[in-house]
Amino acid sequence: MSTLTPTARVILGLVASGPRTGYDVKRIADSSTRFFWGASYGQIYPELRRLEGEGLIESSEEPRGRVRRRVYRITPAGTRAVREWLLDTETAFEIRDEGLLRLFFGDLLEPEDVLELVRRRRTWFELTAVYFREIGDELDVQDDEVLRYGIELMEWNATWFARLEKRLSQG
Amino acid sequence: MSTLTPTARVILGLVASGPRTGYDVKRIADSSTRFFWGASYGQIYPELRRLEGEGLIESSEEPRGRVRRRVYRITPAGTRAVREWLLDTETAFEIRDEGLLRLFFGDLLEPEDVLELVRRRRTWFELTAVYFREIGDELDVQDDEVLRYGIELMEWNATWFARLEKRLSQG
DNA sequence: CAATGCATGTAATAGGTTACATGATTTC
DNA sequence: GAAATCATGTAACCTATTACATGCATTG
Repeated sequence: MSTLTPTARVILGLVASGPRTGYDVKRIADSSTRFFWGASYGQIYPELRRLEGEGLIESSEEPRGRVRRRVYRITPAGTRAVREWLLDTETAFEIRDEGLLRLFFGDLLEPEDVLELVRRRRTWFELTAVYFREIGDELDVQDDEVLRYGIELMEWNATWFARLEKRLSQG
Repeated sequence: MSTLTPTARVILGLVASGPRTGYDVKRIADSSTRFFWGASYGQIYPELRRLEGEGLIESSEEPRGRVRRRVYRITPAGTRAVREWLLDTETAFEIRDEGLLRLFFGDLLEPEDVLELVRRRRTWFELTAVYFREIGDELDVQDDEVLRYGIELMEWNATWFARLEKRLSQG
C-alpha cells in the first residue's frame, strides 16, 4: 500500500467525486480546497499519471473537437484507497500565519506599530469573510459545511483582532 | 535587498530577540513558533550561515568547556531588516488541515462515518486547547497574546465541531 | 554509569511552485 | 478579431524534512 502525499489525496478525492480532467482538478481545487490544501499544475499532471500507474484511477482520451483531452475516473482500488484515507485517524493540522509571527515578535516594534499591524490584520479578516460569503452566494452552496467553516473562522479572527485592537489602544 | 524566506525571518526574529545558538533557535521555535511556523535543523544551521554572509547577524565562538558553541547576534543591518519585515503589509495566511479536507469529501462516506470523523476532530481540538493551556501555565506567560490566540482558536474549533456534531446527529 | 540534554552539522529525499511553451475553442 | 477559457505539459528552482553522525556535559 503506497502512501499518498496530501496533494495526491486531494486529487484522488476530486476524481472520486466525478470524472475529471487535469484542468478540472485545478479549477475545482482553486475554488474550493485551495484555502486548506492547494494544488498546482506541476503537481497535478504528473500525479494523475502516478495514480493511474498505481491503478487508483484510470483514464480515456475524450477530445473536444481537435483539443486533446484526457478524463480520469476512479477505480475500485481507488475508491478503497480514498475511503481508507477518509477513515484514517491521523490528523495533520498546520497554520502558517505570517501575521501571527509578526505579532509574536511585537516586542521588537513600537507599540503604535503593533497596533497598526493588528488593525491591518483585523481588516484583512473582515474582507476575507465577505469574500467567502460572496463565493457561497455565487455558487449557491448554503449547505456546504466547509465553506461555512471558512466564513465563520474568518469572522472569529476578525472579532479576535478587533478585541486585541481595543485592548492595545486602551491598555 | 535580498528577500528572506519565511523560515529565515523566524530565525532572524529569534536572534533579534537575544543572542542564540542554532540549538537555541531550534528549542525556542519548537516551543513557540512551531504552531504557526516551524524550523528544522536542516534549515537552521545553513540559514544562520547565510544570514551571517548577508551581514544581518554575526557570530562568535563561545565554547562551554570543550563543547564548541557558536552564538549569533543581530547586527544593525539585521535590526533594520527585521523591522522592515515586521512593518511590511504582505500577509501570508495558510491553513493546511487534513481533517477539513476529509469533511469536504464527506459525500464519499456514510453519514455515520462523517459523524465519527467530526467527533474525533472535536476531541482533538479539545485536547489541544488543554495542551496549550498547560504550556502557558508551565512557562508562566499569561500575557502572551499569541499563545492566548492559539488557546482560543483551539477552543473555538472545538465548539464549532461540537455544534456540527449536534446538527449531524439530529439531522 | 546510564540517560538526558547541549551542540553542530549534512546528505538524501520529498514536496511543491513558478514560469514557460503550445494550441484549440468559445464568447464578447 | 481580441480576449477569455479549455486543455496539457515540463524544466528549473526553492523550501523544507528526515535521518543520520558525532561527541561533550550534566543529572539522577
